[in-house]
Amino acid sequence: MAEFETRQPETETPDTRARLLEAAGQVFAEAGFDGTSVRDVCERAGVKNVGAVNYYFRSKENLYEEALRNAFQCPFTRLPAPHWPEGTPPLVKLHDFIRGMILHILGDGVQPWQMTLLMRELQKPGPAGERLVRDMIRPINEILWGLLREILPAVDERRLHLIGFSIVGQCFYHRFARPVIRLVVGQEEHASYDARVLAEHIVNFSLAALGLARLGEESS
Amino acid sequence: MAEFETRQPETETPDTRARLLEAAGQVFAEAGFDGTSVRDVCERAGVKNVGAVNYYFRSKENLYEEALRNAFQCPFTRLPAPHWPEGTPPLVKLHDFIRGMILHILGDGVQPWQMTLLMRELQKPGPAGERLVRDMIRPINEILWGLLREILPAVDERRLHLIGFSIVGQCFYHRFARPVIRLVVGQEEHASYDARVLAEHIVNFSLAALGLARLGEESS
DNA sequence: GATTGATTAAAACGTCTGTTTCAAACGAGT
DNA sequence: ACTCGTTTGAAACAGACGTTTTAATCAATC
Repeated sequence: MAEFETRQPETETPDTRARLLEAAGQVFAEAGFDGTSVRDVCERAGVKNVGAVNYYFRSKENLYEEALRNAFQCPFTRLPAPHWPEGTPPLVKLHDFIRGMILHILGDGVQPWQMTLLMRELQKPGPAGERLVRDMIRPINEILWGLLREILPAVDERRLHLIGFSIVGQCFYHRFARPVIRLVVGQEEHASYDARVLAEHIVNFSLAALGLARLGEESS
Repeated sequence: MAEFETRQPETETPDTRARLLEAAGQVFAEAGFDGTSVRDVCERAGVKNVGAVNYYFRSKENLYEEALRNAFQCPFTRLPAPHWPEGTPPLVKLHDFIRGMILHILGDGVQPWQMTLLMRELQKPGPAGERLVRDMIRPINEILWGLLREILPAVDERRLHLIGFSIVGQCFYHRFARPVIRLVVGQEEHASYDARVLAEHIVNFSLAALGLARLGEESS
């Protein structure tokens, strides 16, 4: 008497390959490459077969690279290239840019594990990470440099780059040093560091540094 | 015929325990906890006996914690708590502080693997990392907040903290995102980012943000 | 219904892991 | 010279690892 097995539709089940890819991203983000076993990935993906990883991807290493690529080809993950109407004051553009970046980094537009995965890879970029930098990180920096060039035409490129890193650095610090910050100011105060609050502060701080505003002014 | 073995004095050989501790710090920094095997550590330490790790330290986990503690009790590793003569203008103190911090983080005062180990641990601090934050990172922040409080007595504590993070963030970004920066501006320009140059820039940027100087001014 | 190719399940593969064990070697004290 | 506690060397342990292999299952073809 054969059992009447209907495929259980637990929560929509795409094909195995896609589930492995998604699970790999999450698990790799949590535990790192070395801290993750292919069995962990399979379990998270709900795949009984441990050999599936080597069937769909050639190796664990390859799975990692594909998972990385998959996590950041998603349009929600890329910082949206802003397009301002003609004649927008560069100061407004800079304001929008900074605000957009930190909201993207700290906000809830991106799955948290995706950013963790990114941070992990950027610490010691492999081949996949280098491609990520050229296709995603560098263009962002170049947009910023373009804006700064409009605002500060007299400043040479090298110093422009340093100013850009000072702005980006403030944003990324709140992501990569999040556990430290929480320990330093206490959990309660850290909970009040909303992405919008931080955005406002960093915009103010940076514009003041460029002599375009006073620290403490409310900006738009 | 027994060989006449004189203990080779390769480069001064302290006791096994100390050599394991030092080697562990380096290897853990390079490959992370999961990427490091106790055999790797023993090899680096020049210890034939794989069981030595479990003999001197109870486990690999324990070795990691002790290596972490060992790496940062070294006085060269701690940021020297600055002591200024009475009546030093707070602006000068702030300048010294920022310059001291970035020289400490990026300069050659600390073994590079020690900073790498610190960065790795701070990303997801374990119990040892939390202690590190309270004993080392938080006091540094509190010194900075003290200076800022002197300079900006009207600003409330929360905003003071944010200003502090903006300053510290600029410094740490150049350490933790070093590979990214190298890829973004090219190897040649990145090679010109001397610690003293970066210090000067960050001091200028931050003081300008606080309205205490103009960006582009040479400071002392 | 048989045949084919793609997918799954399950077991087995060496190899490497952290840890334990046991005996040999050592150094100081009597 | 003998003994003791400490340190080493070398082997062995069970378990986890990435990967391969074999057979079973499935869906679609003719």
